[in-house]
Amino acid sequence: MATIRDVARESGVSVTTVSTVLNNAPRPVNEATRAKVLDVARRLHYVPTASAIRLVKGKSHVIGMAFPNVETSLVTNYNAAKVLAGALSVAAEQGYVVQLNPQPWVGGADGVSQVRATGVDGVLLLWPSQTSDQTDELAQSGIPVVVIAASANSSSPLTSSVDVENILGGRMAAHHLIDLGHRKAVYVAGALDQESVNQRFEGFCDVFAERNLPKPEMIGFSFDPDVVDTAVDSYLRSDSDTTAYFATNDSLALSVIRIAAEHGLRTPLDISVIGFDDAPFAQHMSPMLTTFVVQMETIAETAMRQLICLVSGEAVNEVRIPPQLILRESTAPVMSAPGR
Amino acid sequence: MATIRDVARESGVSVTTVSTVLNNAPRPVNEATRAKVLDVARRLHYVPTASAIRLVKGKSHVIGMAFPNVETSLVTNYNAAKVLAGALSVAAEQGYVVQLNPQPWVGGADGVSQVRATGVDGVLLLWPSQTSDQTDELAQSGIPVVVIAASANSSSPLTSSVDVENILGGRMAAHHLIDLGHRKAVYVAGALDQESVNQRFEGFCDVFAERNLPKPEMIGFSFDPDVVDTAVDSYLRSDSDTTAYFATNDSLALSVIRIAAEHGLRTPLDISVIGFDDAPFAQHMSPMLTTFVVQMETIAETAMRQLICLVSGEAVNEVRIPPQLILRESTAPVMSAPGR
DNA sequence: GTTTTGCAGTGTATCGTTGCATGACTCATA
DNA sequence: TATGAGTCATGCAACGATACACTGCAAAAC
Repeated sequence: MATIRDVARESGVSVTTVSTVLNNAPRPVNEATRAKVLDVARRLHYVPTASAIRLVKGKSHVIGMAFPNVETSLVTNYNAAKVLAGALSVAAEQGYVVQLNPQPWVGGADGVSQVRATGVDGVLLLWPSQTSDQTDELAQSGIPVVVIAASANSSSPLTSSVDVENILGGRMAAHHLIDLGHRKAVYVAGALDQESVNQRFEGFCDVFAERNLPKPEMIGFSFDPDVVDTAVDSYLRSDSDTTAYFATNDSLALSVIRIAAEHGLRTPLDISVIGFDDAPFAQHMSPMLTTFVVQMETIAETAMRQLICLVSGEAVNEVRIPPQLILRESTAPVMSAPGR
Repeated sequence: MATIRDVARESGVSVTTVSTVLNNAPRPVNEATRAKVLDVARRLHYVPTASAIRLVKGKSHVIGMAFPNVETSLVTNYNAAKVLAGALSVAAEQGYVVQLNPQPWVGGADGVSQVRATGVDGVLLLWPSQTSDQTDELAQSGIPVVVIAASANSSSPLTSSVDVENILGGRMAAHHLIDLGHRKAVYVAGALDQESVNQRFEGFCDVFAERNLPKPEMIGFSFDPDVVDTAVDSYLRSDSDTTAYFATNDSLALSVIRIAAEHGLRTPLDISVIGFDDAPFAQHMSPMLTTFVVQMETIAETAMRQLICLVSGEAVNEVRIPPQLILRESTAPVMSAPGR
């Protein structure tokens, strides 16, 4: 492989001049010299060494994306591919390349060193379940981090986050159900270490409080279908007048509809159910699920744009994207006399 | 950021000694010196600069994956995520990192320079539709390439490929249909620039020839559903005794079943249809589709393993992975008297 | 006549690793 | 008691591309 020194020697000039010519740097170069250098570079098939440029520039133009369980999440989580697609399109447009960090760099300062060792300019952190202080540590070592679908929990100017406006989502669900005449509602939660789960409940409860209605109960506390099935089942055994259910995601909503059916409760005749995420199956099931659409591509695009700003030294503000309520068949006006 | 020189100065030794200690290099170092260096490195939070290491080692431990239309293929092509997952798991295990090249580096020598400029150690090329000579050019400039789901078409020892054993797939489809009593078959082809399309037809025809049966006709020639629908429709208008259809992929098979139904032909009572790929919808449609399962994760894992061998200077041999025929409902014994 | 400006180009520092060189020792042999 | 061989511990310099600081030199401005 030819180096810039080979080109310089062959052209009879210094490496600086060769660099100036090949990068069209704003410095005067004699036209004859310029032509000679370009000719030699072409003849020698000179291509600059990527790592040498990155070394002197101090920038790699590589963004690391840290998935939780990369290998599995890409095939099982329908949002992962969307996030990747959104991030990639912006990265390509801005001249950045995306690198997938195979291991979720768990565990404190060691993980930070690992990320630093990969030489990325910035990190896109996807829905970290554990609200750790890794974000802060990375930012302190000069690597910007933008968190997707969670908050950054950091005061560093090198961090940001883009998330769904979860509290608003909870409020919208509550308004929709109350407007349909429902008065007693239950929130089917996933694992509580994901803050979105708590935020949606917060917004949901706020509206019930504002309307002077009883505070909704929270059940589930897991993303494991079996655990949720059991929780819903045991709740239905002791309760008889709840007519509205709001679930953290569509899978949990599906559990509610199925278990309720086993108890003789028809959706949406006897109960109304709202999900979240608009999973692929949501519009193919029966009844079709009323749920929230989350523009994951948009979120990812915004996050990547923010990250590139941070890498370039610009400041950014956190962004919250409102979800859209999709009215389908699983919610309906409450019946005056419950059919049981 | 602390550099190795800062550590050396603070420890009162040379950079060589620091490097020796931090890398546990096989050179004698005084125990007191070693302890001192380690202590200083920790105190200064020293992390080596990735690009500097890559520069001197001449290796980046980064593998580039070149998707055709990355942004869209990840969400639309159910195989893309599987390939990514398989490749990632092997890369992680072998200490490599995967980088997504956003642009399909189209167009000759310029594209080769672009890839070289990203500093990857090797390239995983995914089902390139255009059989170009980029593979060869990359290999000539010292960058190994492994092609997934196509052949490398290169004599360079730095290239390889991992693909489905397409000819065998075609043969298996033919054997299955002939064993069910079918005698006249049609091959519904996708775009012919993908060699898999031709290879499956080749194997399919071979068996018909071996059994002294008429050579199957080929129709379609496109992956565009509209074009294929039209082609199938016009074929059915002129033909009355074909009972077996073998399609390049499941979407095309779906077209056949749907258009045939419009002509009053029931699957599998009147005709039998075989697809390829085992798309997600294949087992949810009615009739459930008889098709071929392709172990994409396995193919990707094998390809990544080969690529890492090539990067390490070892030679490899091309691999062909046999597809598995999944018998479902869309194929059945031919009826003695066609029902029309 | 002196200072400023513009042009064309060179020298050096930068990162971490590694082959080669160097210096201080010890021990055995002449 | 010199000399040589061997061992241990450590240092020097080059690798590639760029940015910055610098050097001459000529022409223009004062």
